[in-house]
Amino acid sequence: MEKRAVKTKIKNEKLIDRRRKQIIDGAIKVFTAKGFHKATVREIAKEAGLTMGSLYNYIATKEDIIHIVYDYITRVLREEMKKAIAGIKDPEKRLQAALHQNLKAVYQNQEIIMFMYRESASLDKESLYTVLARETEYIELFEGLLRERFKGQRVNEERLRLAADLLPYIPVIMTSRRWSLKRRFESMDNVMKGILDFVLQGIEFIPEKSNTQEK
Amino acid sequence: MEKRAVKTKIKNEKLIDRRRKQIIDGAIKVFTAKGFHKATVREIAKEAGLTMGSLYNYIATKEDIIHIVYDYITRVLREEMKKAIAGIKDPEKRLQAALHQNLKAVYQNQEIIMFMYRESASLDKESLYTVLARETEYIELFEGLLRERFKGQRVNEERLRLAADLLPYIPVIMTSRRWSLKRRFESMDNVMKGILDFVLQGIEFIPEKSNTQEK
Amino acid sequence: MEKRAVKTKIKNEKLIDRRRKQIIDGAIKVFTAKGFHKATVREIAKEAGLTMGSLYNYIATKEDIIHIVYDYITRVLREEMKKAIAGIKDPEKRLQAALHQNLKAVYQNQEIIMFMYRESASLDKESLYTVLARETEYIELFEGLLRERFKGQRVNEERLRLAADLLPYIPVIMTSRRWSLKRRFESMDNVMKGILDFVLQGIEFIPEKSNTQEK
Amino acid sequence: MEKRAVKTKIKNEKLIDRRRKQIIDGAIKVFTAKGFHKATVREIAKEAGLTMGSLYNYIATKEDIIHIVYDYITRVLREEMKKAIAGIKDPEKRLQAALHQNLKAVYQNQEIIMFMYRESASLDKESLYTVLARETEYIELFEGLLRERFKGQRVNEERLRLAADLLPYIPVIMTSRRWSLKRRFESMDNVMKGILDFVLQGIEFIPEKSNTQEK
DNA sequence: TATGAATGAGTCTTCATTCAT
DNA sequence: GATGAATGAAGACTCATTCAT
Repeated sequence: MEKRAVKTKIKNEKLIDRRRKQIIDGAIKVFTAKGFHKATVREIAKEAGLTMGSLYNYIATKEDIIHIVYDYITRVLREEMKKAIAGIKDPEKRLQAALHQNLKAVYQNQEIIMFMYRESASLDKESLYTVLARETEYIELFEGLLRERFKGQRVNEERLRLAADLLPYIPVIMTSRRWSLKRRFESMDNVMKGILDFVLQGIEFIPEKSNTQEK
Repeated sequence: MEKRAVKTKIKNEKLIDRRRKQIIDGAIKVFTAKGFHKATVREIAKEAGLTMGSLYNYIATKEDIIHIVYDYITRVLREEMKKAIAGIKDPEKRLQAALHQNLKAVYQNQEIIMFMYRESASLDKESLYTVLARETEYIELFEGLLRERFKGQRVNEERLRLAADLLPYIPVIMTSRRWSLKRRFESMDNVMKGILDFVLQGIEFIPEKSNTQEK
Repeated sequence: MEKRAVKTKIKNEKLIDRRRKQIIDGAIKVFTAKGFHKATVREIAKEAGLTMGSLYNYIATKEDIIHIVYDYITRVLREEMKKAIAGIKDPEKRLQAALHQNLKAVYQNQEIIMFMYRESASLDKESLYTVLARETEYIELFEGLLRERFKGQRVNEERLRLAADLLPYIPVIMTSRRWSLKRRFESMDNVMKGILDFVLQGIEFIPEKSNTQEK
Repeated sequence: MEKRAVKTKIKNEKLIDRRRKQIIDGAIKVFTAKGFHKATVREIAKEAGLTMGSLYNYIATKEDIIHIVYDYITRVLREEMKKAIAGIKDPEKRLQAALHQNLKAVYQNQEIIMFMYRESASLDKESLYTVLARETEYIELFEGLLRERFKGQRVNEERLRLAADLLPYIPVIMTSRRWSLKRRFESMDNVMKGILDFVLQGIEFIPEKSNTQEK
């Protein structure tokens, strides 16, 4: 919860926001290309359109940069998700919209999301804490959506929760397998549709079967 | 295809094998704890019970070490998978055995597997090529198992292939969500059983539905 | 001799004086706490209640700050000394008053005086010259006091001068040994009295002994 | 007491000793010329006849260098003092020998001793602790010598201890006033003799005067 | 073959000083 | 006169790799 503060030597808030955006953009470019460790602060500064010294007026350590990036991306993803399901009432459609938004977000931000998975080990404890909290929030959103979706049916509670944990991450697999998938599918849209279908089929293991057995 | 050769200054093959095993064990220890970049060659040498100079008689660069580790792990996983499904004839049981073996392998080697996912970017091109080839082989194994499982039914070819791509990776999610899952489930065995059920339910989207709709 | 001038961009003399006092106060705070090199101009500015830019309207370099501080402290010490012996006629009492004032000044300004001893190497040549000149003046004051004190007796000239050189500095030892002394003495006042006695005894080596031996 | 250990990456003890001596010599040269903060590690390495990297095989931080230097000098001074008074039985001669050795040591190591006084603030806590302990030991040596010297007489205990604290430091004043003293004295030997006389006169304040008053 | 000391290029970080507003 | 953001040169420290013994 405790939002890890990045110390800055600058007072002008507007300027901080502007520079921070530059830093985020530059950092994403360099980080996705080379990863956190191989990226040099110099390169990030350059890509951000700042000098070394200037960059360090807005951060204290290299770790701050990765923190800022994580903070930004997770916030954006969360906001887009909120927008995507806003106003949808039907539980089934609501879940589908969320799954679709998740797929889309993962697909459109492949590189940065892969980067985030890879480099979470490079986060300091506090940052990791913040990120994990946001992840949990995300999972809980899906848990809620699933619960509404199966409202009225008897559900296996453990399975519902497991599904909530799995759902948001399955699209990430698409990212690491994209080269293979691209060759086999007509379009990435089809891949996404396929994943959606797979997932929707999968969650059917949640309701307790009354007298008929699955399998 | 060309298996990236690690150049060594040593002739005695037996010695090479022994030393390489030492290197692998030491490297896994250090790599899983700190990641590739933060691990120093010095530390790996020490953990391997070798001196700096001696280690460099068996490798040429730090990258060689990660290559050797990847090579070793992927080979071991493949062999264990082969053993796990050997002799099973019934296609359904064969698929389940493979899924179960995959879950078990991921669970038992969590740290090293997480490391492999994270650090694949640290592999040089040739190594990456080798690893990807082995991954493809793994996927194709699952593709074959699925094909046998649905033999006789009309299958949606694209979906079958997609499922083959997804199945081996879904257990990895368990690894990154283990802290959350541990709290919610009685035991990790239950988690694994849950994932298996989810997956088995999911692949039911593969057969083309003739006239009846699911839901 | 040439009093090293600190260049300023400001015309208003009254303002210069006010700002300079702020700078001195801020600098002493920071310098005594961290020494010259570890003190940053930023920090001094802040402690002085000025902005970076404003501070640099009154100094040209960081060295200027230390110069201003030295100049201020030595001037204050000199003035207090003058006041302390003003009006005292009896040579013996006059010397004692000076020694006492010196002890008191050293004790009350321990930190800044220690700082001045430590960091004299950080002064630029001109500043050092000024400081040394003022020190010489101080020494000569003691030389004069001693000469009056022993007026009428045959004195060993070299010893008299040596004593003049030693006397003002002996109290400084108290400063570097204060932790030890505190433990052993009832009060710092007693320490000071002890030092005074020691010194008064010591200077008895100045008069040439005619035929009688001491001890 | 706890002797602060300087971590080294080197195993060969003889080599460590040799290199450490090089480092000490190089560091003293650079430190005395520029002080701790203005001295660069690169320069010290060069003066020590080592490369940057090599130097850092024998130390972990720049602070280690100053620690090593302090450790070395204080040890040498202590050993020379021991030698200087070894075998002397007569308490008065013993004290004089100690005072003389102290004067000589301070004079011959002026620069490094001035450096040590100035830069003790640059020592980390542990090092400072070690140094202070050694200083205390030195003081206690003088306390012992004084006690023997006045054996049989009724002494003012506080004064004796104060004298022990002052004696070893008075010669240091000579160092900071050497330019002035040089001009006034025939030779530095004379200065030293003068200081000795002053001190010997001064300590006569230690014995309690029975019925005769001093002064 | 084994050893481990030496090397130096490369990195993060700091901070005195400047200057446009 | 005041402000504070920008600058970049400089410094401490790391570590993969080499090589003489």
